[in-house]
Amino acid sequence: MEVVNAFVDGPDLIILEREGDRIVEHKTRPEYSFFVETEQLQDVDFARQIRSASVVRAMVSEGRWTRIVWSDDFVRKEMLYGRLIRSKNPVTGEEERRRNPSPFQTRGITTYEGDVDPVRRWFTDTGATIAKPRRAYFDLETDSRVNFAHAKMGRSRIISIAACTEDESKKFLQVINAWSDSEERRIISAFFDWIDEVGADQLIAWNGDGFDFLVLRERIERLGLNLDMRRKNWLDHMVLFRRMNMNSSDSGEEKQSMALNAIAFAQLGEGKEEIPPEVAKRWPGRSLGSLSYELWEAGGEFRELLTRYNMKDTLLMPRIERKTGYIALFDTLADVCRVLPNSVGLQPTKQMDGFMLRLALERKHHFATKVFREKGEEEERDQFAGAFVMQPRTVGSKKKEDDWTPDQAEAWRLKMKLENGILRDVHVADFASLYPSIIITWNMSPETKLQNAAVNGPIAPGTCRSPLTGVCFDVTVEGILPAALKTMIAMRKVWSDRAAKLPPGTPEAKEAQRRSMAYKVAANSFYGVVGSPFSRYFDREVAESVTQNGVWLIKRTIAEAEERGMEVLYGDTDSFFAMNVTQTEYEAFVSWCNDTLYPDILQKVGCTENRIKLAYEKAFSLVMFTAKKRYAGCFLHYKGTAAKPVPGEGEVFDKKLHSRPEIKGFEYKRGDVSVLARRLQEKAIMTLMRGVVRPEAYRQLLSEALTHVATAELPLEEVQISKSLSQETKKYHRKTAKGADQAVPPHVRVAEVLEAKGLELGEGSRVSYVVTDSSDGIKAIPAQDYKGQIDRYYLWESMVYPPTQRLLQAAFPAQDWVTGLERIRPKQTRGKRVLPGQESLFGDAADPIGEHARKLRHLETAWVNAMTRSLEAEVAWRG
DNA sequence: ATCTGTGGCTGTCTGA
DNA sequence: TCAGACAGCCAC
Repeated sequence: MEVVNAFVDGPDLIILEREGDRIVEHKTRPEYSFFVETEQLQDVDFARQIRSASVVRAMVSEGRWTRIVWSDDFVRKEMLYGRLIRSKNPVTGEEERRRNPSPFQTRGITTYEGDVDPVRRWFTDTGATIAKPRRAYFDLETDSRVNFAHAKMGRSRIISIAACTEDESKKFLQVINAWSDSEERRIISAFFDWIDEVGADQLIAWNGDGFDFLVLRERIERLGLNLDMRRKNWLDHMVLFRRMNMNSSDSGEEKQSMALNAIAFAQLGEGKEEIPPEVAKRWPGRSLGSLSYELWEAGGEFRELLTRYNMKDTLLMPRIERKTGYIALFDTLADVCRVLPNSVGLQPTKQMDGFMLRLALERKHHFATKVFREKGEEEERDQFAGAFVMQPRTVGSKKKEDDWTPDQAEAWRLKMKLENGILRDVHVADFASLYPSIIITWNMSPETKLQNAAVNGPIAPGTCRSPLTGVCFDVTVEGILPAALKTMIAMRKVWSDRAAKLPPGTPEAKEAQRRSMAYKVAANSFYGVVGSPFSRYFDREVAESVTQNGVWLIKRTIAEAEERGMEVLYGDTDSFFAMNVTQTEYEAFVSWCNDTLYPDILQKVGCTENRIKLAYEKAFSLVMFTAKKRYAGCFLHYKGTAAKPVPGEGEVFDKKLHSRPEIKGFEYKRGDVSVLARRLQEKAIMTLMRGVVRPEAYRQLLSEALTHVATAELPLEEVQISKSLSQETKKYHRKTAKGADQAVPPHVRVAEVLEAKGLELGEGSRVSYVVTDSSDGIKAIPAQDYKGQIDRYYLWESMVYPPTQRLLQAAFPAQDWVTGLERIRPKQTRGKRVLPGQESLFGDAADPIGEHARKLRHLETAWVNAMTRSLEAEVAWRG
C-alpha cells in the first residue's frame, strides 16, 4: 500500500492512497494504545478489570507483550501519567497542579510506546510505505501594509497566488480583481482546484513554515472556506535546503543569506526581478516584495508586474531542485523512514522514530513511553563529553596552550628543520562512519546497556565495556539500535551496487543513488538523536560512550603512529594528519591498524563484532594550520586521484586544469565576515598554496589592502557585516549584575533600529550593518543607510587585518606582522574622534621600522583625504 | 507541534 | 588590561 497522506480527523483516521492517478480515501479508527509486559499483569483481578473497563477497546496479547487499546487519547494520558488535579494553594492563592497516580503507576507497571500518535502507530503496525509525492511549488503575495507578525496571524489579505508543477508544464497565476473577501475566496478556491487538477499532494514554498502555510491556513479559516489543509503535505523548501546542504560535500559557498533570491543566485546564477524605472521613481528605495499592495492598487502594468514577480519567485524553486535534487532525496528518505514527506518529516527525531518503531515491532521489541516535560518546567541542559581535537603542531600564534606552548612549537620547528609553518607531504587517514561503527561494534542500545556492570577490573563474559566511561553492554543479544544501523548500511550497499549496474544517468540509476544516500543520511543522524533529550531514544550514557569510544580509538591510533616515528600534526574526531612517512608506509600502518590493532584492543574490551575501519583518504603536498579546526591544504591526491595544481596568480579557476585547495574554518569561508577581510585572506591563502615563501609577496598584498582601506571609496558590499538573529530581538536583553540594562550585540542594536522603522525581523533573519565608529564601543548603522560613513581604523584593525595576520603569523612566525600593521589608529586619538587636518592621523604609530612602515608614511596624505571624504559624507548624511 | 550531538575560534561587552 | 559570559558560525 502506497500512502500519500494520513491524519486524524476527530473520531477517524483518514488514509489517502494513490491508485493510478486517483486518490482513494480510507477511514479507520485511530488507535491510542500502549504496551505492557504481560508478566507485569500477574494480578488477575487487575487484568480482568482492565479488560472489562468501558474505556478499554481491546487488550491483545502479542508474545511477551500485551497491547492495551484505549477509547481516546485523554484516557490513555491519564493511565500513563496519572490524573491531573488542579487546586488552589490556601496560603499563596496560586494554582497548583499535581497528578494522582494511575493504577499502572501505583503497581509499578512500566508502559511502552504510550506517547505514539495514531498516524505513527498505523504506519508501524501496517508496514505501509510512502508514495512518491507529486510536487507543486507556490508563492503568495499578501498585503504589504500589514507587518509580518500580523500577516502570520491572518490579518493580511492574499493578493495573488502563483504555482507551478515540477516540470513547469502547468502553471497557476491568479490575482484578486477587487479588494474583497469574495475575490480572495475565489483565488484561494481556484488554487485548491488547480492542485487537484494537476494531482499534486506535496506543496512546496520557500519559508512556507514561517509564512505561506500559516497565512493560507489563517485566511482559509477567516474567510470560512471549506478547504482542508491536512489533506496535503506542506514542505518548506528553505528548511529542507538548509538541512540537506549541511550534508552536501560542495556546500562551501554562499552563507550570507537564506533568502530565495540569494540561494537562486548562488545555485543558478539567476538574479532578482529588475526593479523597473517607473517603480523606482514612484517608490524610491523599495523592493518589489515590499510593494505588493501598492503595485496591486496602482493597477495596470504595475499589477501585472506584481504577478510576474510572484511567478518568477515560484519558478526559482523547481529550478533549484533540478540543480540540487534535495527534495527528491528527502522523498526517498521519507519512504525509508516511513514519515510523510512534509516539513515535520524533516526532523531527524521523527525519521528515527519511523524507522525504529517498525523495526522494533518486527523484532518484537517496544520502547518505554516517552515522558514529556510538564508545561513551564524548564530543565537545564547538561552536556555530555564529545570528541577529541588535537592541538595542531606549528601554530605560530601567541596563545598559550596546555599541551603545545609557543616554546614547544619553536623547539619542534627547530628539530624538524622547518623554516616556516608550511608542512609538506602530509598524509591523512580517517575512520569510516565512526559513530555508527562504534554503536555496532559495542552493540550499544538502550536495552543492551547493563545497569550494574563494574566500571573497572575484569570485564564479565558476554559483555563489553566502553573504556573511558565504564558503560557496559550485553554482547550476547543484538541490540535494536545496532540492528537498525546494520540494516541501513546493508541497504545502502544494496542500492549503491544496483546503481553501479544500471546505465549511468538514467532515472533508475539516479533513484538508486538517492536511496543509497538516504540510508547514509539516516544512519548518520542516529547518534545525534540518541544524544537529544527530546528524543524517545535519548540516553546520555550511550551517547557519551559513543563519543568517548571515538576518543579512545583516535588517541590510541595517534599514539601507535607516533611510536612508529611518524609526526602526527593534527586530528579531529575521526581523522589524523601525519608527516615524516611515505605513502607506502602510511598505507601499511592503516592496514596494520585494521588487521591487528583494532581486532586486538576491541577484543580486550569485550567487543565481539568489529566494524571499526580506518581508511587512507588523502595527502597534501603542502598544508598549514593556524589553530584547531583552521587549516588550508593543497592536495597531492584525494582517494587515489592525483590532484591538479592550484590556480596560479591571476588565473581563473578551471575544473579541467586545477584542483581547489582544501580550506577549513578560516574567516574566508564565513558568512559573518566582511568581503574585504575575506578577499585579503583568500589572496594570502592562495599565495601560500602556490608555495610562495617570500614574505615580501605577502607584504605587497597587505600594502595594497591597507591602501585600499585607507583611501578608496568603499562600496557597501565590501564593508558590511551580516549576522543572523538567533532569537527575537527582545529576548537578547538582560540585566547586568548591578541591575542595569546589559548591552546587546551590535547586530541586535541595528536590528532594533530597523524594527523601529517598521521592519519585521523575526528569529533567523539576517541583519547587515556597517561600523561607523569604534572609538567608544561599537556604533553601527543598518547597511541600507550606508553612504560612505565608516570607521576606517576599525575596518583595518579589527575586521580586515586580523584574520590574515593570524595566517601569516602561523606561516612565517619569525617575521614581524605587528609593527605598522596591527595598530594604525594613533594613540592620542583613542577614545576621541579626530578631525582631519587637526593632527597626523598616524601620530607616532608609524615608527620608521622596516620597509612597510615607510610605505605607510606615503599613505598618510591619501589617508587624511579619505578620512575627510568619509567624515564629510557622514556629516552630509546626518544632515 | 519546536527540537540530532559536542568542540572550537573569534568577536563584543562587562567589571574588576 | 584582562578574564569570563555570551553570540555566531563553522568542523566534525
